[in-house]
Amino acid sequence: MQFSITSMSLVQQIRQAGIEAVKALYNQDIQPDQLTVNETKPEFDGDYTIVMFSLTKFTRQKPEESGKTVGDWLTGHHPDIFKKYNVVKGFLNLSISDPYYVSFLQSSLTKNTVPQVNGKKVMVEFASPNTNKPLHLGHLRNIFLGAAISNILEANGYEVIKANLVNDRGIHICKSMVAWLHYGNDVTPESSGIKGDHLVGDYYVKFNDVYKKQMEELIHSGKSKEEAEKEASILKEAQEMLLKWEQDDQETRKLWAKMNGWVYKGFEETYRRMGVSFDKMYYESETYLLGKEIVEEGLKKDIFFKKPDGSVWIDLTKEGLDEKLLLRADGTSVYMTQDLGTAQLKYDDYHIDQSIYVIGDEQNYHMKVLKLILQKLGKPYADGIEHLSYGMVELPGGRMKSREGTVVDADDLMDEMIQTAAKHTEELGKVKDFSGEELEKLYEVLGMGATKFYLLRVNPKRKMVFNPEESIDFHGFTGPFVQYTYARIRSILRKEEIQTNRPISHALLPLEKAIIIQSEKYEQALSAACIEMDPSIIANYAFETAQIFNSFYTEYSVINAESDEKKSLRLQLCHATAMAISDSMGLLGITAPERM
RNA sequence: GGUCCGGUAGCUCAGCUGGAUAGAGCAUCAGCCUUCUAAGCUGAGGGUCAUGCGUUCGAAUCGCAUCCGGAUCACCA
Repeated sequence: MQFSITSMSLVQQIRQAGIEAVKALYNQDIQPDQLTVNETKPEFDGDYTIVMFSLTKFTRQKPEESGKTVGDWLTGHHPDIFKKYNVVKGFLNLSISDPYYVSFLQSSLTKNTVPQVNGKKVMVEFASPNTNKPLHLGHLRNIFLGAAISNILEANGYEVIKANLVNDRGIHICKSMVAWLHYGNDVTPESSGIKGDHLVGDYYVKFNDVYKKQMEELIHSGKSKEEAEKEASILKEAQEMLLKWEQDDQETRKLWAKMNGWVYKGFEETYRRMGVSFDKMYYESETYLLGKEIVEEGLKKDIFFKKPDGSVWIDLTKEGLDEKLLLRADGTSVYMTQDLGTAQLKYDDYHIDQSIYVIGDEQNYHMKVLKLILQKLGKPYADGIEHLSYGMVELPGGRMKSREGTVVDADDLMDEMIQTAAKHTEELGKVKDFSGEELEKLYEVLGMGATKFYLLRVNPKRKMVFNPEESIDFHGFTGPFVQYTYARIRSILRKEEIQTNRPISHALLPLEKAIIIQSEKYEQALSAACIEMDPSIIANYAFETAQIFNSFYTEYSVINAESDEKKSLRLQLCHATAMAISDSMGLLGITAPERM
């Protein structure tokens, strides 16, 4: 059987050949997952290793013997792929032929990189901010994750709809509104020069200050803490305002629309700087009443039940969960009611095959229940619901606490990272010929690259520590390191023309081979990142690619290579690496600069 | 208490569909810029993979138990 170079990864091809060998030699049919193929450890001779231990039941030979037998067969029947082999204990170490590597490299350079569409439509919901305060570090992780996974899905052939469900109503925004009415003196973003989301956030803080003071006074006058919490007049005002809002009081609605408008303008500016955009905005003020029909439906189907007080529940004790409230006794919605409705709305709007929610892991239980309920209702979209759950971002001192003022503001952080990028760039002085505009652009690319990489390099489900000192380090496992590698390559490629198909007959050096193997692993990383919903796989891949290239770069010269042939080969290696880096960084929403 | 997630080098993290002597980055120490960008490279030290038992030719990886940390189990969102 001839292998098509573009359709299978090297490992897959080796595995396939191994299966063939077992069939031919032992007349046994084995499945791909029964054959372990690893990269050979550097201390042994070879490139890839087939582990023979698990095959003893098929070969009825000692691993060492069957290793030899299979090794002979492979080198005999596929001399184009397998150059030689050796067997150590039960490990069959295979050396891949250099021409085979070179053909891999050259075909990858001319390959068309447009993803093959798979016809599936997926919605990714992320960001989902409240409108009472500006975005913070936690939102950054959420948004970068959402944007990255959207890119990854697209690169895997999905049609992606990026959605943002804005929590624009509720008691929290009323708090900002009340405080602004009392203490704002009609201040606006324009009159104060303060970004809209920050201005509204300031009044949310003001509300809490006043609330706290009023509570203290009440406690001082003899009330209990619980009483004080409920009776503080400013809280009552906020509650009244929420009520008025729900009764569609025009004045309240006007103020609400005005202040939310400020916030949206501020958010848009932040999104723009992050380089993210959304295809669809949902607003809770428009969706919070949805879901009641679904509750009716569930009652009719006897999947939900009504308690004597009129409240509606679902019993999930058989599934090992609890009873879950779906509608209050007074007929008003709870969070879950809305989410049921929104899930339906998303499906009605786009007929999506999958719906991914980028939400923190504190809502794991909620998301599990949401999916389960929709499954029980037999909704066609239920199985497609996926929770991309991520852990909290903590500071070295522990969790961010607004009361202690340790919340890291998104805008501030991005500013700092960009300033740091500027500082480093100036110190190094490599781009002194850049115009002011070009410099601004570069600082932004580097600062944002550092920030995104720092937040995306960790497996999402893990909670992570944001160390401010570490994050502004641009060395090592960082975005700028990878970006720098790209700039180095581009510097070479600007100087030399590249021929993509020049025949290469000389033996590959280990580092040359390593580059080909690494660039060949891109597809694997891309698909793993999609399946696992984990952009950190891509970040790690990009870093390893850069690492390998830098070792090669210091060891060998490209432009002054030993021969024209080597020069040609190395230019191709540069090109392949540049593509792997810019593609993988692109998936993370990071630009790789031409120079830095 | 139930459920879920995590515990790998001083710190931050990879590795987890079982494979050879467990890897990076930071930090520490020692080297490398008259040659393609030193935001780089090379090397050294640093580990009871939380603990115990089990499955296996083989366990950081799988199973059970225990300990530690976190989240969640609201007529909150």
